[in-house]
Amino acid sequence: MTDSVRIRDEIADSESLAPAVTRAGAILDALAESSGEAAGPSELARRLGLPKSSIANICNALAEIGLVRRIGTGFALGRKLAELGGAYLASVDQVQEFYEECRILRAGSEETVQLAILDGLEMTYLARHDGRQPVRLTSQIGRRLPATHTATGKAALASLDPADLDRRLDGMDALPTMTEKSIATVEGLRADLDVVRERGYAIDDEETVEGVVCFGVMIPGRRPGEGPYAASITLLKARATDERVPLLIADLHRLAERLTDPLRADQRPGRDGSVIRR
Amino acid sequence: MTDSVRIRDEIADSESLAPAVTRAGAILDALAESSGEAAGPSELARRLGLPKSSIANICNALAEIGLVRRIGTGFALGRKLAELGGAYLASVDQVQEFYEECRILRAGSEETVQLAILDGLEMTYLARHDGRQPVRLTSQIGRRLPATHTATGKAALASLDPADLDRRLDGMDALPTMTEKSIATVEGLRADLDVVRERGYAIDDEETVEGVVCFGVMIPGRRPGEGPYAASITLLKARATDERVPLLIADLHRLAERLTDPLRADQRPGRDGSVIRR
DNA sequence: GCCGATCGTTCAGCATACTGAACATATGGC
DNA sequence: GCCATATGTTCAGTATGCTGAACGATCGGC
Repeated sequence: MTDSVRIRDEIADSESLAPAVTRAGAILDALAESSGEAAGPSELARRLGLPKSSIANICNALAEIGLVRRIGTGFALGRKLAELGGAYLASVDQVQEFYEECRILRAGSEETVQLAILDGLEMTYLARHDGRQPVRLTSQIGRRLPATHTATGKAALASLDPADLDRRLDGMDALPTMTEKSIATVEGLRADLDVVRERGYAIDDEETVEGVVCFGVMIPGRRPGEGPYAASITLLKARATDERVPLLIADLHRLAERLTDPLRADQRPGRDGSVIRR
Repeated sequence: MTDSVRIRDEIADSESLAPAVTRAGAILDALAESSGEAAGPSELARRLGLPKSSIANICNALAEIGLVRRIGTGFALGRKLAELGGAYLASVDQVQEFYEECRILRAGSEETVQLAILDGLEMTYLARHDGRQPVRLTSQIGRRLPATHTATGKAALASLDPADLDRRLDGMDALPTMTEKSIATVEGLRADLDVVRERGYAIDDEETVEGVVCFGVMIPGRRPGEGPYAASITLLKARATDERVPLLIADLHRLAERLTDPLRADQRPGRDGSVIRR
């Protein structure tokens, strides 16, 4: 493991036994970055460092199954992605329960509540409850944000066992910042995670967007190896008053309790991991 | 054609120049159907009629790029689908504008409003505005419903030129019904589409769900070859009073007007199709 | 506790998907 | 209006991804 040999540099074409699929993934990523704009085979080949004709073959296959659509002579993301994305979200039990539970939160139902899952050092946002606040502070579903600066991310990271956390932070020195208040160093992050563990919830005080504060709690995964989830409440800093915040924190803890696997919560920990679902 | 030689029967592996990608699409579809439940290589191979080892190779490649996730020894849809699905929705201008416009509708903002796009004879639902009605009547984003029974679908179909409509209905004899009131024949559908064109909007009167009525209007696509969109308002039949419905219809027409491409709406039709976007 | 069935994984040989160059087409500049 | 550039598409040869059978692991049943 000390042997840090550089195998390849471009996309992870490396050792896949189905390189066309790996490359298709790279193409989808590239199209997602240039959001909305169509890209032709030549441009994609240039960006990904792959042969032009291979790209064309894969894009045509992707177009046939609907994952991309043709815009004139180029390609853009296709509508089947919405279908499959919806199917994925529907398959995550927490998402369904999240929507139900959010509506019956005392104070939290008025605010913007979000559900996300940890993936590496990023959070993928899976669900959003829109409160009655007119301002749309939140990011769209499917968006990814750094776990190191978000309330959801810090709540999730704080729940990892130390070895796992070290593995994810391995090789990181400085953290890319989003605002002036963003934690910029790994040491600062570790110190904040200690506070999160003791406090029981995470705070993002204008670390992602200026003027906006978030509170986050961890929600454990239900299957082995499934990264922890987290829920957060987002509000304008002016609304985060001393009397309102405690109510929101209580709602978050209630939400986390309800979204924790009932089977796992009901039975005392210590039994074997055999859990029958559905 | 009397020669009934069976070339291939299972999935359309036929003539793709990137068969691994085509098969990956079939795998994703299969996983979407068995929603939530994980499926192993053997089961997928059986369902799709493809070699087991090929499936395993493709699944591992899909897992590496995050389109599927491993559940124990099996596979299920992965979280990158949520990311790409969100990116697709973000790339559709109508979706963004839909959310903004829905909130300022006079009567419609109270109800459930949906945006969908026509694809063959099905509608893919792209966006949903949740009104203040407590009942969640609507389908999730990304879900597909028959265009022949939904208000969105009939509004979209009615806007097609006759040749296009004939092509889509070619080979259909009886329509699969969803409720007792569903239109069951192609002739019945054609007659209803005539009414839709004259009336200016489509009605789904308990054709998809009993006790629920929908009104739909067509929204033209903005790029050549892009299937028509449609918007609908859904409500319990008891709420569809004689004084409320006209207000909702007016809101739908207003919405359609605002979601029609501004560039195309501003200039008189008749100019060439060269439209500069962004 | 043994056995039969089924599963996921491995591996070598062959068919075939990938590649690079050439073609045809569309575009912008002087 | 012409040329220079860049783009999407085609095609034959070859490297390589796909396949079927064998392996080892796991589960359920008489």
